[in-house]
Amino acid sequence: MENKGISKAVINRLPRYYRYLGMLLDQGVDRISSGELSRRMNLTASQIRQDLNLFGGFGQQGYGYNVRKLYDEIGKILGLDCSYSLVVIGAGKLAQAISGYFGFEKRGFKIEAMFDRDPDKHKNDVVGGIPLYPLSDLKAYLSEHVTDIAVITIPAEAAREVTDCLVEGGVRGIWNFAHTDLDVPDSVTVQSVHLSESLMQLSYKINH
Amino acid sequence: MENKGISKAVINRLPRYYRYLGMLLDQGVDRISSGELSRRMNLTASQIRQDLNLFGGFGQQGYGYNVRKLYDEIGKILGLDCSYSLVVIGAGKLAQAISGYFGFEKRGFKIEAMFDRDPDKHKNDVVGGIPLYPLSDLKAYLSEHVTDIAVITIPAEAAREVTDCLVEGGVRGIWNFAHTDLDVPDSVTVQSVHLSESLMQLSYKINH
DNA sequence: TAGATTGTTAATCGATTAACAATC
DNA sequence: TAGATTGTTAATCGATTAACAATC
Repeated sequence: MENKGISKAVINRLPRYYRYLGMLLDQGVDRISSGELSRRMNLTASQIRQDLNLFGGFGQQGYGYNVRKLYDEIGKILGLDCSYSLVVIGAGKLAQAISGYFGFEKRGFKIEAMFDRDPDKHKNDVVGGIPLYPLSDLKAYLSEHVTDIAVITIPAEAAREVTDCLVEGGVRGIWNFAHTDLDVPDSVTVQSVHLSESLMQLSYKINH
Repeated sequence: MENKGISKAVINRLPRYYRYLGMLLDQGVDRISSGELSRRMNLTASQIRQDLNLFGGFGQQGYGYNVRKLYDEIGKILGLDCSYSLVVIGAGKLAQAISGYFGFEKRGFKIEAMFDRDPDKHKNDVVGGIPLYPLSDLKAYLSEHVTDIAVITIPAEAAREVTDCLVEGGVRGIWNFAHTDLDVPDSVTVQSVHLSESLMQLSYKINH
């Protein structure tokens, strides 16, 4: 849980380091230098050394970094050594895509329940055996089940409405796919995935 | 198509400006000052003025900015005054979520076709009347239909394999949801949405 | 040891914020 | 005109890159 003033820019790169180190492990590579990693990841070696050093000396002069050690350590920093209980708000295709993706559960993100305004409509679509409840039961559910993360996949206005209930219910983080910003106290973290903004950025880049 | 050295940081903020200005329009607000906008968006007024000035003087001293004018102009800068033809690679839940979302079509992003390795398996799932073809037909399809953007929703390895075909087929941009980076020439833009990295960032922030 | 490569400081680059004259 | 607010320059802050001594 130590947070030695790690900058936002570094945090954003950590999952990518984690992915590349995982690939190296799969390939049976057990050590790597900042130079070699920089070539693979399209970063400067300098930046990699600067980044990795924030967490203490994982490297060894003249040798490089031990892939396994670094992978495990970054996993710990990212909190992947814990497990998390999740609820998904909404039961549409996006909600199903997320809850049906096995990779999250593998990393400790366990989806325990889905909530939808009109659960009957979707009953037969729900995949993976996750129970689907009416949204009106959310408050009661959260009071009985400690929940770390809520995934919001419903439209903007409904998302803003459900946020207070989630905050009061004690969730620590909200993974927000709605096209809106959410107002939460400092104790709750919002991580937004704004798909339409991403697509607009692509369209900008295509044209310039 | 002018690109007056607008920084990456500004481009990333543009869609958010666009969203807020759209909301203001809906609320019937026809002018706004950088100060008022900064309060709503949680930015500094200084940054807003700096950003908006890159595109020429939309503001007026003592008055502020005309919401409609600014909205339209940012839309143009983002390329939302054009329309784009898209194909979606993959036909799983994520592909269906994207192709079923009407907001993209409204902004000029028209999904023309979906491709999947085994289209029979999904035939009944496909929503919105978008034709689904076998992936083996992709090359032929692209040679007959000018396609601006490909959306990749298949696993990492398959994504890397299909990329060359997309590049040769002349797509200008790839919206990539696979958990991998993609190798493309400079003429093609890749915009990645790495969902698992986003979730890891959330888990980091929850713990620190 | 000699070669390789890190850890770390200093230099550069870029982005944000502050300040205020220009002007509507 | 007086008040408000931009446009724009200068100051600050933060992030990246370069350089090299330390050391395995």
